[in-house]
Amino acid sequence: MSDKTDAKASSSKAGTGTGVELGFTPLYLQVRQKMLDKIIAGTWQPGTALPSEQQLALQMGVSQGTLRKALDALASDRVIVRHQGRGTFVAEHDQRRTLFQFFKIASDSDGRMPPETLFCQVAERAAESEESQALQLAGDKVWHIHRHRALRGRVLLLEDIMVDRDRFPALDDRVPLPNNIYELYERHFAITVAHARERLKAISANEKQAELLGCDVGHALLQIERTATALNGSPIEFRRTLCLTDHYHYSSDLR
Amino acid sequence: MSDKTDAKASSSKAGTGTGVELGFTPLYLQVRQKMLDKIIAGTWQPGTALPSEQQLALQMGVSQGTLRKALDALASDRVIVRHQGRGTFVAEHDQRRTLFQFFKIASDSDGRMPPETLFCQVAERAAESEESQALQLAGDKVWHIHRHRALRGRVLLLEDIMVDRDRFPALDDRVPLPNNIYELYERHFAITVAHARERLKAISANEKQAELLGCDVGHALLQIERTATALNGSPIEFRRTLCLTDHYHYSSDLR
DNA sequence: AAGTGGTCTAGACCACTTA
DNA sequence: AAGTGGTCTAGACCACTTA
Repeated sequence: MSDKTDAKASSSKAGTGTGVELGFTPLYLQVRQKMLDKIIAGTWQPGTALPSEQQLALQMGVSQGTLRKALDALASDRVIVRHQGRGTFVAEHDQRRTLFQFFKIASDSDGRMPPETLFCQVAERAAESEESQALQLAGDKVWHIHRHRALRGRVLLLEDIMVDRDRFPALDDRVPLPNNIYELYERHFAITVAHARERLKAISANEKQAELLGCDVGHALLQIERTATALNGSPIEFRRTLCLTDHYHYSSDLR
Repeated sequence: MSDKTDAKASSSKAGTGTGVELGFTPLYLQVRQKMLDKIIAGTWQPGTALPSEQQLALQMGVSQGTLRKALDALASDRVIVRHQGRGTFVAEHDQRRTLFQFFKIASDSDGRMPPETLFCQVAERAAESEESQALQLAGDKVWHIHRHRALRGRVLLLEDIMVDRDRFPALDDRVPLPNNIYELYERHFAITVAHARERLKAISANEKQAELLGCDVGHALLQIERTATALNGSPIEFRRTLCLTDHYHYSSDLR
């Protein structure tokens, strides 16, 4: 490769890459970034296999050990999935992954199950300032997706999902939206949600919410605000979910 | 070392260790377990430095690379902390770590701050069945710690903490408890909390809770139930926290 | 049998901290 | 200057999957 370099040179090379001399970027992180760029650009599509470690090491001009450290980092971020004996694959938002990684509601007695959509509406509207800030909008329009979601046939979740209209052209042509909306982002808009930050509060149901959820006005609800970000760290989605948690709970692991 | 072994032998050796032939335990995981055992046993105390990688590799009879993989695993579980140029240390529950790892409440406007204890009561009582199950109690008694905790001088958190009486002898002699209770577990009872699972719900304040928190009866509160476990995976603490989230929220990262 | 990722080694050199 | 953890290499062999 033309950009092959030895370990000693990698330090200054990393510095010139950004134009800022911020100490030192190890070779394996440079390799990680190169591979991540290919995934972001779509050169390597979700679900497809990467070249073998031997081939990648040759392509990148590094040892297998260094290449593996780069793959280790991507795997720990769940950007890729490795299977001994089979190969390394770009991660995709299949039902299982989304269910466990991004859906944290479980029954008090029966564990987790996937929710089903009973109502879905997509509309274009001007962004509110909170949304504009969370999504770092260039324009001023968002898609507003409103869904009623049920567990065991009972509506327990009210979702309001806001995304940048300009990043999701003709989203309204995709109605009815698939149950797993992150799969839609990935397949039709080439945007992969990498992680999310959620803020939880307890609030009281207003009249409309009480009617939709079949509870009393003033009933305690769990409000979950989520900002979801893409592989490159840019915010993709702002979401507010209200959940009736009488027989369900939100599960969080602290490690 | 007398138990030095080469890579080829490690597979069958791992099998005989447990008496069950469950495939294969790599050498670095065996080394990881050995070091974890020393930390659990207190041979290596929280806050102290481990021997250098070179020395450890010699002691364990493995290469530095394998030794580092074991340390990597312990570091990713936050059991140890490494500092380039200084050394490797057994993690301890200092204020900072507990604040960020186990305290997830933050102000809507000003980020996180440590809570202060305004009231604390310790009592011994019979365990309820839910507690007995969560803590896998051998006996039937628990310590019940009740605390009122404030942020910016205002009581926002009501905590009920239950621990096995037999694992915390004479806990009531430690009153007043320190602000950081996991530091107490670690220093005086040699129990390190490694991780926790939390279950969140929205509930309505009853009369007593409303009085303590200075809100109306029926006001929505965030209930957080936590089961905290030790380094060896055994449950240590069952805790129920009620939080007034009008100007605060619970923060959760999904990766 | 061939190909994949996973483990392990021995050694070199680098970045960082402390004295 | 000496000691620490961090990076990188080249090569060997192992566990697992697929054909």
